[in-house]
Amino acid sequence: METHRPYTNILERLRAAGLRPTRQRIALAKLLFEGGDRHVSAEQLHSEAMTANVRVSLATVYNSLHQFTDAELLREIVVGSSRSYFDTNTTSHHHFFYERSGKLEDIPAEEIQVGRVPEAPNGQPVRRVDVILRVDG
Amino acid sequence: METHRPYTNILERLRAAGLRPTRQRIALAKLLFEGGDRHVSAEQLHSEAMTANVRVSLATVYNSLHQFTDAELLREIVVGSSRSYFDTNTTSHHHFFYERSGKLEDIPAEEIQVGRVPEAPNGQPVRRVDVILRVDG
DNA sequence: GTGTTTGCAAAGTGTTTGCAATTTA
DNA sequence: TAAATTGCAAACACTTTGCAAACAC
Repeated sequence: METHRPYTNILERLRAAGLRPTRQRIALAKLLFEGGDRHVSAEQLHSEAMTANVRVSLATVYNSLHQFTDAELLREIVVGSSRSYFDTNTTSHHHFFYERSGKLEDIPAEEIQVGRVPEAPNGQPVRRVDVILRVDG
Repeated sequence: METHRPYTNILERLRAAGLRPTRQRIALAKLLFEGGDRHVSAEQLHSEAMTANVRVSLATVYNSLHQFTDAELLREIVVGSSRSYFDTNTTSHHHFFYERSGKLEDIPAEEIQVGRVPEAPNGQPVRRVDVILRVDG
């Protein structure tokens, strides 16, 4: 039944992350988390907010995306040097990247078998294994 | 014995790529290809050139890196949104990325088992499989 | 009230571009 | 000498920052 309490969830998610549920953060979180798994850039999210008549500055969008990422509500994905994407799916999974269109697409972790990964030479743990399948179109 | 003809090799590599062996391209190619496997950014290569007393503009460094990449003498690696790296190892392999220092390190392809990868939904071939192991330090 | 958050505009960073001057073949 | 290449400085796209005003608790 949790699916029927999205608003409360968002407030709680923000508070649990130590972020005050301000008008801007609530609106951005709704746009991000009530639309299934998404890959958004800052500019994209900003214009979605504008379209939804949510007054929020681009600076605040950047701030919020980073705060959400620090709180592990989002994951930052880097595929090209021009733009950062933020992925609302924070579980382990991989990506197709379509170079021409710049679009990203999730690949469930089970669909790519990755064997044991080597240890970092300095002994530090591997924080994340990113697999990107690059496709032209 | 090919190891003893590095200069000739560079001229030939450039010509084979359809690139006129200009003073700048020869110097940059030497810096890139005579030092084993390397990961360099444009700024890095530019300052190496300055140190080596090679007069070359940053714009030309960028141009050359892209031309070399198009000619498959280099491979571009994107790990963070701030900077692009160019890898002199163009064979299939993977990378450690040390987030703090921004350093990259090669991982031979054999050290990570990647099973069959899924087909792109639009049927296009997967051009490249990038595996990045992210480590803090 | 007090500390946090926002918005603006300015500054920053890495990269690309336009074009005249230079170099290569 | 014709075409390719270079260097410069300006333009660019995206992102971050400083700080006063607005807001949350």
